[in-house]
This record gives sequence, C-alpha cells and structure tokens, in this order.
Amino acid sequence: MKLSPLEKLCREKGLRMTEQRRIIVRVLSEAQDHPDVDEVYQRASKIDSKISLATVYRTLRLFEEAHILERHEFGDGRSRYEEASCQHHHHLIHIQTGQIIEFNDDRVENLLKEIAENLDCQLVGHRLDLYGVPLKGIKRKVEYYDA
Amino acid sequence: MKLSPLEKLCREKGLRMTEQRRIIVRVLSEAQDHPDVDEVYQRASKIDSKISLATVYRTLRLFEEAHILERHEFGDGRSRYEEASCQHHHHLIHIQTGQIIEFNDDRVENLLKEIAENLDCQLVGHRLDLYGVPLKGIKRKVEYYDA
DNA sequence: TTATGTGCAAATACTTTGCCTTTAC
DNA sequence: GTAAAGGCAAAGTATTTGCACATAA
Repeated sequence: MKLSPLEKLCREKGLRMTEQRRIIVRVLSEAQDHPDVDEVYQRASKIDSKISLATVYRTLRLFEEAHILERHEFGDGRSRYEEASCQHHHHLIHIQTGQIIEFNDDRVENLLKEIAENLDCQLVGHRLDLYGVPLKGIKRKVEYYDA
Repeated sequence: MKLSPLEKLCREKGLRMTEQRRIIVRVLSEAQDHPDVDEVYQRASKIDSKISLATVYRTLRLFEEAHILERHEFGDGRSRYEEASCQHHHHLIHIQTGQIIEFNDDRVENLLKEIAENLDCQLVGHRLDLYGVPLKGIKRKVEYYDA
C-alpha cells in the first residue's frame, strides 16, 4: 500500500498509525486553509463519524510536537493547524474577511536573526502575523513567495 | 488633585473613573513586566482586597478597546497586558526563563509595510514575537531600542 | 500479547455574563 | 436622580484528563 507523504513522516518519527490518525493526517494534507480543532473534527467526522473530539485534540497536539503540523493562534482564541511545510512562511490576515494569505521574505528572516543576535540571543523561533485591509484596485489571489 | 498620565488618558476618552479602574490603571502603569489577568488581579487585590476578578477582566478589555492598554498572547493561553506606550515595540521571549525583552527596529516596520503593499493590502496591524536562547558570553539586561 | 490509543464524560483553565446592588457625575 | 459600573456566582468556550475498552505491532 502506498503511503501519503504525511503518513510516511509519521512512520519515520516512530508514531503508531491508527485509523484515526490517518484520517486526521489526511484532513490536514487536503486542507487548503488553516482549520481550527473543531473544523478538523467536523471534516474527520465525515470520513469516520465515530471519531471523538478528544482524539482530534490529542492527535493534533502529538503531531504538532512531532513537527508534522504547525499550530497557529490568530487572535480568536482558537488553535489553527496546517501541515508543517518545508516552505517556512508567515500570514497576512484580512481583518474584514478572515482570509489568510501566506508569504515569505528572506529579508525579514535575516533581519530578525540579526536583531536577536544584537540582543545576545540565538533566534530559535518567531511568529509574524500581519493584519491588513485590501487596497482598492486589482485584487490578486495568488500566494506570494519572495524567494 | 493631580491625575496620572494614564488616568488623564481615560478622561480624554470619556471613560467614567471608578476606584477600581484607577487601581487597575495604577497597577499597569507601575508594572515593569507583562502581567496576565490573574497577576493584575493579585496586585490590585493588595490595594483593594474587595476588587473582583470580573471587574479586572471587564476593565482590561475596556482599556484594551480604548487603546489605553495592549493585550498580548505569548502562546501560554493567557492574555497579558501592558501600558500602550507611544513607543511601538515587539517582544523577544527567552524560551527557558520566560523573560521578555522589548525591542523596536524601523527596518522591520518598513519592510512589513512594503510586504503588505506587495500583497495589495494596507497594513493595519502586525504581531511579531521572537523566541530565543541566550548566546553564551556577556548578558545585558537593558532594553534595546533601535531608533 | 501488551503497550498504546480511543471514546466518553468529567474536569480544568480562562473568560464572559446575568442580575442585583452600588456609585460617579 | 439615573445611567453606568461592580460583585458574585453561574455559564461559556477551548482544551485536557481519568478510566475502561479497543487495537497496532
């Protein structure tokens, strides 16, 4: 049987694979957005209606700690998850619509590293969320990666 | 009677001043750290032991909405507050000690604005937290403001 | 087989709210 | 005097946990 990339990752990390974990992994790998726990639970329930919310919480946390998923808090009090992609990025949140655009910019990364070092710290992580309103004019829907 | 700067701010915003609000304002203006709600409640209780936690919550939220205080979430699930200083800044959190260092850097500010505009957005807010571990060698305790 | 995971419901942590009393202006 | 604020306890929301049963390896 062919394993999905995420399931392969789980094996490599020595995580026991159960039907529920497979479902949750699948939900996240198919997600194009940043679902919160209840949303993951809803989507998982459509695949297996007997899955429990506690299992979803436990699994998401486990996967977060294994760096298979990333957890975000965008200020509404709920944890949101996404696949930990190899592509590091940040989020721009449209404050009116809640739409989230991902972006990355090496200049930011380098600058933050430098700032931390000036404060005698090694940078081990950072969180950067932008909040914005659309400028009038042409909208573009594409994601923006400044390589 | 002489008003504290924060209390003056409250007046300007048309907020009715009560004994409890005065105490909470005082606690925050004396704070050198980023206390969570319960910590504010503890400190306020030392001044007036009859103050209630609900009032602390209500007041902190009110003051946050009036931009008299700023609320932060540093990932431990609690809201933390500080005086909304005229000096915009971000936070570097020492992940081992929880110590928080404030910093500011115009290059970051300009860069974020530019990135948002490239994404057809006007930047209306942003959150930037760095997580780090101390580099070996001299530690400095001063706050860092890169004007 | 047996350590590990799951489901369920109860517990916890943080925060908000209803309602009646108190207070600022 | 009256609209607004406070105190208290109950309710809400997000998340975790204890325990008996189920299951992957």
